[in-house]
Amino acid sequence: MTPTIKDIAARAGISYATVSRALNGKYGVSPRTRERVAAIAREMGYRPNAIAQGLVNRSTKTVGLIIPDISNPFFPRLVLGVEDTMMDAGYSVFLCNSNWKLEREKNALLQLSRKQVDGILISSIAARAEEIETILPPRIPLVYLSSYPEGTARSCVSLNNIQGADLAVSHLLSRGRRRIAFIGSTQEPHSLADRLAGYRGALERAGVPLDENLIILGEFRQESGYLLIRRLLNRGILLDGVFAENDLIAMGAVQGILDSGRRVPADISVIGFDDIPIASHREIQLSTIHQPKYRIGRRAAEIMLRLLTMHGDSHPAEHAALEPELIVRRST
Amino acid sequence: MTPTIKDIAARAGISYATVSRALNGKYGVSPRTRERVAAIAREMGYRPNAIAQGLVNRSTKTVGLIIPDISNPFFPRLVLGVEDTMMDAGYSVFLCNSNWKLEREKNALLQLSRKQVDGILISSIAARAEEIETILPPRIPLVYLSSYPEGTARSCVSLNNIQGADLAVSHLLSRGRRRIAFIGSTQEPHSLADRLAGYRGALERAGVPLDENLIILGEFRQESGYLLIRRLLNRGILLDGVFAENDLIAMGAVQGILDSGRRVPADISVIGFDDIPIASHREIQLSTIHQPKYRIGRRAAEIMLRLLTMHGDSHPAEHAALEPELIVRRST
DNA sequence: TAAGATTCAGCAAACGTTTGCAAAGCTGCC
DNA sequence: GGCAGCTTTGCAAACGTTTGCTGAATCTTA
Repeated sequence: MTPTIKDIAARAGISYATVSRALNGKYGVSPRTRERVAAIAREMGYRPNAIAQGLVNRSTKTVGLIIPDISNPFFPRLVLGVEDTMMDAGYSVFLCNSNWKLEREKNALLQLSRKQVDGILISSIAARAEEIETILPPRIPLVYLSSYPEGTARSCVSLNNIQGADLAVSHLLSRGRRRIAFIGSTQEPHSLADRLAGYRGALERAGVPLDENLIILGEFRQESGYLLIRRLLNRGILLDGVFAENDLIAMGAVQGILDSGRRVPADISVIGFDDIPIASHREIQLSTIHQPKYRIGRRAAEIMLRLLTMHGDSHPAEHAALEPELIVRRST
Repeated sequence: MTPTIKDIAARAGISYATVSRALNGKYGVSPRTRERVAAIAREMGYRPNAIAQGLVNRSTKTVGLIIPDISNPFFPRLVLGVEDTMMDAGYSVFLCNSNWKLEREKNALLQLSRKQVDGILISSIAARAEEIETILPPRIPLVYLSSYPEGTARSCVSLNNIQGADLAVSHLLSRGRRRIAFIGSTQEPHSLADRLAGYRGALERAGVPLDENLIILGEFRQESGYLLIRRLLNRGILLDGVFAENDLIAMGAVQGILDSGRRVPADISVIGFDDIPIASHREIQLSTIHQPKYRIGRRAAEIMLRLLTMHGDSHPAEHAALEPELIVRRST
């Protein structure tokens, strides 16, 4: 068995209460015993049992992080931003993938709350806040990052999606494009709504009529973008620009356009969203809206840490909306 | 406060021992009370406290997973394979990034053992087994995946790296290449050694003399591949093939070659290793050695589960070496 | 040297569970 | 009616910590 505090106490011939105090630098232990305890602990290879500590301290020094899919290139940097920040503050991170399923998201929430995590960061696909917030006791800090449901009073860190979409569409318009398709996904209802709003807004402002036929929805995958654009083109629908809800879809769309014998950007300009690593690759060069993924993660973690330290006191929700940035590359 | 087992007991007017037994489906509770308890628990929104359970059961139903860097495209699928499998078996996963630093890897090991995880899966960058296995109490199940240190007696799941490298180099040889550079990284000593061994072996078997000038080492990043190949070419060293230790390096090398005015594959063929998602992209089309990343993760998790269930009994180490697969694309 | 102040250490309860053991209640049989 | 045998329940210890309270020992000061 791994040595416990009691083993140390026995060896030192003192009570285990004193050992605990000595190890934790608490007041009321003579330097002599303190030193002796430290030496014995080191010698025995003592490791505090975080589970026992968690039970009595009612804090596990752990937070949960729920994202849809770690193999989607958008998320790894986000996760890293969270992990680095939390780790520096002495916290560990439980990672959970919901696989874009609300059911799994809820389940992860449940598991995490049973595991007594001190807080939860979530990139939620839920449409309404109640869907997920009713699962959690209200005292547990919750921070949304990158994607959040409608009607929440909790803290959020996200990109200004409306503005980002506006930026993207305005860019296409400035390139003389007038028939701009929107290819999105139903997987994240809230970010879809915002990006669609930005799309509509930019068109309206420019006085370009909206054609509902140009709005099509699928999934956040490259294949989805490919299929949807081909279907659109096959139906003989005219277009000269594409705004995709994310880069994966955009890349698929580019392939679909090329395969249909048209040129990018000469015939059809394409712009994505997220600026995932591949987008900047020499052979891809996709225009897009940059999301500072690592910074979003870091920022969310910082808010979480603040919530965690002022435990109990009122939780003034913080809503950080980071600025999107237009990245112009070859595809427009 | 969230309700505990005692609250339920008080409400039901019975002892909390009975509540525990009722909730866990243990023998010795009448159907009537069992039902009553379940109803009250549901009504009060009771959630078992996993920390308290962990303390008494001496099992947290949690495993740790340590990888170098989740933002490296090789790892996400691996992580997913582990997580899906463990989750199906009722376990949670602690993810830790070591950032390619042995120090952080050791620290993660320490944290995880303090957190009383039931087992640890690790893609280790350590060169020698002692470096990491001395940190852990021997009873805790440990499974290496994808990369493991020299001299371990624990279970491993990995690709047969020697064979994979041999496959890659033999492929280049079959394309008539004779001056084949090896571009690797010192970040994972063991996989480097194996892939280098495969490289040497294939050359030797073909009777092609080995030129040590053609072996260069950097990091697992695209920029590294770019810089190294350019330096090589600038030094006027002749080559007609490149075997890169991974796809990122290979992609950088391709860029470097193109930028130096040479053609790929006409002048220089390039092959990578891993088959990360981008490699198959239409505009990239990198030849490579495929690693079944999800399957490696799944397999490692399965071994872990076996180790976990036969707790205490002897741990016969299982060494699974998956078969590499040559993927020929445009770059060769 | 006596009294008070201060330092150091120990006892025991608590955190929320599980579980071995014992007691109580019930059934049925002679 | 008594008793064996079974079912159902409760008591209390245990898991490894932290910490409030109390008491003993030492130190200070007049």
